[in-house]
Amino acid sequence: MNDRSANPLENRLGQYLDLTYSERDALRMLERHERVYPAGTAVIREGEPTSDVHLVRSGWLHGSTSLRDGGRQILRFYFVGDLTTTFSIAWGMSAATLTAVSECSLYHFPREALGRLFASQPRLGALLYGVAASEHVAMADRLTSVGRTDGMTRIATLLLDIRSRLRIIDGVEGATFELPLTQQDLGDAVGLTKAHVNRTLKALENTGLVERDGKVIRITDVERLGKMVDFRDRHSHVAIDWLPEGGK
Amino acid sequence: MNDRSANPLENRLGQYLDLTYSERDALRMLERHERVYPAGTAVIREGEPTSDVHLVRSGWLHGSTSLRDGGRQILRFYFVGDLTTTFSIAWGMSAATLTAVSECSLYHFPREALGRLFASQPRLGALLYGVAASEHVAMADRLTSVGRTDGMTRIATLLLDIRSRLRIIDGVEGATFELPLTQQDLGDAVGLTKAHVNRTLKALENTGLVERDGKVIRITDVERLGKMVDFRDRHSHVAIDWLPEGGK
DNA sequence: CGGCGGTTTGAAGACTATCAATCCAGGTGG
DNA sequence: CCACCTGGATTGATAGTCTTCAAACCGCCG
Repeated sequence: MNDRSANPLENRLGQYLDLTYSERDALRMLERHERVYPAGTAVIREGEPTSDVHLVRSGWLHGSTSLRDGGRQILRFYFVGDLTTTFSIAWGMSAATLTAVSECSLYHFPREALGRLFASQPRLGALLYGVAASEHVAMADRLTSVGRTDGMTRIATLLLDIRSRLRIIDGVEGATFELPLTQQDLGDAVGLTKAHVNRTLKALENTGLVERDGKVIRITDVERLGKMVDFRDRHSHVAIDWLPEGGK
Repeated sequence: MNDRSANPLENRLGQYLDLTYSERDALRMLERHERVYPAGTAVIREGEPTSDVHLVRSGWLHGSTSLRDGGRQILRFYFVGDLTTTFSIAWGMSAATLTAVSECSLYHFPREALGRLFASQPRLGALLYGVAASEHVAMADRLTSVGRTDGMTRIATLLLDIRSRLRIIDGVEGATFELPLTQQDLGDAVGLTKAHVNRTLKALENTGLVERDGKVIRITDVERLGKMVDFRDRHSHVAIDWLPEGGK
């Protein structure tokens, strides 16, 4: 159990502050029941009853909703250390479909366990609240991107965002990463047709700022691309100065 | 202080569960410093340093970000009992501009006070987490609306959403309400031009499902309009079965 | 009675969607 | 080892929706 990857939440939260022993113990209570999902599998479907929360141990997923007309909107992506609380904690059912993008390993636990965490480790509860807020803002950014910018900006922003999260989590230092998404998926994430996603990717390549080789993406000049689309990284920092004291 | 409107957060959270005395006391600690903002005023601007959280006592506000090209995206609306934590708690500055739509009265308190609330009243911390999740899902709905539906659906969905929230908060039973937003504002909320918003509103009127008279909106047939645009109300319910016990 | 912010309306153009082929790479079965 | 299949990527032509730019219109206020 010293395997770093066995305690994704501990590792994640440990990036923000120094966890006490009892906090670490409490977090490990959530990391007991594991299950593996092959790439492409649906972990939960929209509307399905659940009282479980999932925690990503490894792999990539996305949450989506589908529309009556057959369309789909990908709402967000999940990476190592992410909790899927958002779409399941406030109702008796899931508000979104959770799909494994790559092969995933997930821990799952009943929401009551989260309630107990809030009670026994208030500082962690508050921290989770803060982390959720930063994710909320990240979604607000995407809303802005989809609502007020053109296709190229949307795609570029999405690529930068994904790269930024992978960098934090996998420690990918460069700007080359594998993108196991179809162009349809990309379109469903940023509100474009797969056909137009294709053209847009081409246009991006023509700027010289992005290169593609199959599923591998390379952002030639992250800074310049970031400036071009006014990208803001929301994941690198979470304020902790307001948290109460941690339990010993 | 028996004025119902003096304790908006207590009233809001009290809708979800029976608060204990100590919980009520704790919430009132947040409702001490009040300030009034005339309609149209900016409470905080994007990027401005803050360590304060605001709580709406009365009135309507919206949070927005502006783009380099002069555009603006309205991210969400705030009503009585709403906290503005999302855009300010995770950073030392505000991630959005907060603007009073109508005249507003806001309580404000340092985020540390929220930290203390998590510590002293874990059940409330957990509940706030749940409420934030429901708001997150509401934003996800808007993302879906903006990303995958046409103008008329977007506007109709926004009107239904606003009406639904006013109904819960002001107890507006009917489907007639005042909308103190310009068409530009509506457009900035759903990703359309003011010109197109105007045409879209006309089209909505032509369906007979919506009527307008100046700033007053009347949804003739809420159910039918809701079905037409596949609207889901996210605000009426929040699960509380997972919360820990409340402090006595 | 001008001034002003906001609403309406029109015409032209841009960006995207649609629809439909064609192309391609990886996986399958013979 | 190769023909065949299949999902995804590409590309082209055409149609829409929405934007842009402008001007006219309106209600309200000093």
